Amino acid sequence: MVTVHDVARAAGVSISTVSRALASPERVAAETRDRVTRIATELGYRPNQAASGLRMGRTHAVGLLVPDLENPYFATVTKAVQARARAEGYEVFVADSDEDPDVEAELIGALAARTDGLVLASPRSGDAELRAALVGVTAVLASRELTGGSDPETPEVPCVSVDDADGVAQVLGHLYALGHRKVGVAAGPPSSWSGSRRVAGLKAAAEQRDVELVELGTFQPYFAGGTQAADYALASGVTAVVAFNDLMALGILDRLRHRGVDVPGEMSVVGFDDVQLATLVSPALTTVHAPLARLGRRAVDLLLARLRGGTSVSSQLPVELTIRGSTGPVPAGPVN
Amino acid sequence: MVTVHDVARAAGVSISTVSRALASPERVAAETRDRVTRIATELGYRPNQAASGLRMGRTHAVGLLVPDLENPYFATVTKAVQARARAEGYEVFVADSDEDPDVEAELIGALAARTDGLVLASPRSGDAELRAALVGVTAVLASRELTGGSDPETPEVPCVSVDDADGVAQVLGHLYALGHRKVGVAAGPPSSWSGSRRVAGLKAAAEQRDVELVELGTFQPYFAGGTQAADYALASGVTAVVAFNDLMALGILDRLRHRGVDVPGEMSVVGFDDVQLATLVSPALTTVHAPLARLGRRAVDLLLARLRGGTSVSSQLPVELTIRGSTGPVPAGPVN
DNA sequence: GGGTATGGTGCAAACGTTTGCAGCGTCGCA
DNA sequence: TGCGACGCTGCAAACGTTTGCACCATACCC
Repeated sequence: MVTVHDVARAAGVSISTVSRALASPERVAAETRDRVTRIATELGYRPNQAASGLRMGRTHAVGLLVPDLENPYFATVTKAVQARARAEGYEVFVADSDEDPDVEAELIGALAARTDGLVLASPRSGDAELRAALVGVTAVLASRELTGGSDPETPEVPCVSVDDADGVAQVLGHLYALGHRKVGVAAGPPSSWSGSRRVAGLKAAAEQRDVELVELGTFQPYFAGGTQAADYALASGVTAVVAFNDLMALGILDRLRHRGVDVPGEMSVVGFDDVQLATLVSPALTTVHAPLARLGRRAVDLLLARLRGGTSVSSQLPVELTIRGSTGPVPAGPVN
Repeated sequence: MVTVHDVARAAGVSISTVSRALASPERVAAETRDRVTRIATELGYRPNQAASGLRMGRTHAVGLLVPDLENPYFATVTKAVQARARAEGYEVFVADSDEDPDVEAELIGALAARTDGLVLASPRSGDAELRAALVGVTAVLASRELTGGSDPETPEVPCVSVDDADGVAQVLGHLYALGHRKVGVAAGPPSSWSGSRRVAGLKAAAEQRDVELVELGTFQPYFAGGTQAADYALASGVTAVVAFNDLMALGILDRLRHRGVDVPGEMSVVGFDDVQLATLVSPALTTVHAPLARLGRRAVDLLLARLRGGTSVSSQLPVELTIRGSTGPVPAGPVN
């Protein structure tokens, strides 16, 4: 462990000079500064930041918590968060909760101790647990809302999300226009806030259009979850299936192909998010395009505004249905 | 900023008791401990760890540095690293360098200050820069070697990699058996250590088999890089092309499809890594299966062994060519 | 040459935390 | 009832770092 004392001794100056040479270089003579910084790097000195009691917004790092880094949705959001944060002079440290609420709470604490603020992408914890974990933490939420609790000390947490209700309404309208009257929905984990929103939005839209909505069940938000959901869809007699996200939709497509079901001839499939992968499979996936990069950037902007003492207001981003090859007219024959 | 003093005051005990109640619970009375921990969580207290000078291996966190989180290769490695580390009681914090050596050096410093040790996956920095950035840092390398520098104080960095040479040798043997005699190679970024190894291995294998190897150039290790490489491959008159990694190979496949080139009828394509995505496209990608999960686990094991004061030896993992639909016999007609 | 401003540096206090040491009270045993 | 042991707690020192304050030397102005 190399300390300021070691560097000071090697450079022949006091520890104050070392500290200043590294923290506020303009307050120290150029020659001294160069010598100190050179020796510091040679010795591999790393300031033990947080050692001082102040530590106010000076780590210049933010944390990002996601449920699953292997999901391209979060990978894209991560990239956007990082790009924006980096441009503003902040490093980003990412933690992956493996979709586990308990791990999530732990990671919030561990990240908060090492950074100035947190972006929580689609946290899976319940409202109460999340509120408890966020006491004393500067954070913003992405794809999740958290209304202020009863405790007046609990801070309101700003959030940025996409317009899930509008997205699924567009999906249902599209399917209706194609003639589909019996539509399946493969829901994601019950802990997903946007998942619940999407199912609720679908129900409302289906009722309005007089479309029968079949809830196929809740599945893991992965490719494998879609594989599982596909068989439920076939058994239920629906002519179209809406998946919680693109990954599940791709799993459904894959399973249908293996079972010899033509898409979109016999079954239409719709996803949500529009990850890049959705364009690479064939048929390409019809899906709701969510502006993931904007989402990540906006989350960072909200967080930095809070860190700088400003106020930040929650916002909701618009989405747009992107029609590709996986949806088509309802099969001509009688619905089996 | 809630401190031990606040908690102590609220709990009616001394700061020592608070510290002990949280750090070594067995040394404090059960009733006191419960009261302290309850008040601490209520107040949202986070220990300012690193404030004490000791800080020896007690953060129980490791850092993981990757060039690109959006690359499924690194996503998979990340998951494996995390699973193993979590099982051993360590949290993992991930940083993404965006393939930029300068950012890499910065992140190494920032991560090292917050964790007990680092796993560096495929670092892009040059040997000298990497060595400089690692002074005083406990780290292990994945898919990269770094031999001890001249400076005796510089630590040897243990590393775990896959057998690139054997992998590409298997690839070339496979293509040779299919009749290919003019094979293109789409190399990755020059800064990639394993990339250089793979190209070198291909050259050696091609020379041995009397196969003409055409270097198409170096490309970004992304999907887009492959898109670009595909046109070079078509222009060069090769009958098969070996990509630096699966992502590039998928880009090649996509571009060839758009240009109406049949795979594998007119052109064979081979990748490297065997990411999950390789099985989802059609034709499915022939690729070298690298044991990514083992790689991640092994890296963590090496790191933890070092952290616990043991010694750890570098190792190399075996690979296996996985033949799928993207390779086939050389076209019957004369090579154009 | 005297006086003053200025810029560079060191001293020492303070931060939040951990930990060795000692004091205190209680309990068990004879 | 007396004595020893032990569990629990507080005091205070120490960690590495930052920062207010003061000192000193040099440069500049008249």
